[in-house]
Amino acid sequence: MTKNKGSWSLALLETMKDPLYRVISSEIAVVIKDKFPKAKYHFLILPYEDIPTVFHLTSSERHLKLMDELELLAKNVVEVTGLNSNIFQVGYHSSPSMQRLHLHVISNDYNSPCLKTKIHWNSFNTKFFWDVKYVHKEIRRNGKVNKPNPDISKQLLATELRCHKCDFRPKNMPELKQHLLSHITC
DNA sequence: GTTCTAGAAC
DNA sequence: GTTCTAGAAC
Repeated sequence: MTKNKGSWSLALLETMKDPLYRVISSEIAVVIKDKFPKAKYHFLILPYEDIPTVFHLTSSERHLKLMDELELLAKNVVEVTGLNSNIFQVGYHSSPSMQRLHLHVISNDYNSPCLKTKIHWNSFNTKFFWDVKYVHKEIRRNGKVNKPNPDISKQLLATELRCHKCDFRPKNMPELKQHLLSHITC
């Protein structure tokens, strides 16, 4: 039986070619705006090379160079915003839905109409989200990063909602979104 | 990944 | 009655 994740899982391959979403690029990777941003700033960094997921990265010379480049582009796009780098989270989803390796660069306001579900929240605010430094270090050390157990990923995405900046426990997403506004500084 | 929507939760 | 979540989508 062949896997069929559906054509939607290929959508990034089109978006990364669309000038409307492009922010900056280099010879080997491109930074785009996420089509459904989960915060005020939400970028994706994708290599042109057809690397489907983070689990396809190896400690080859080519991939080590690519990983450095992805981190450099993350730094560069943060500079483009003019904001302090410490408000950004940079990392990979441990169980990605979309094809083509993509590194998330997201601001920690999480103030966006596209942030709607518990899964959205937990995918950035639990161990489902893997910091780029951890992932690249693991690949350099181990030659690859291992896929997590699907049941554990599922549990992480079902984690009880909790504010990432204080110990507030919202009872639902609307309450969380309202609460997040209280952490925004102008 | 999103959209849609049934029915649970309130 | 309305809000909210969560599962199907061929």
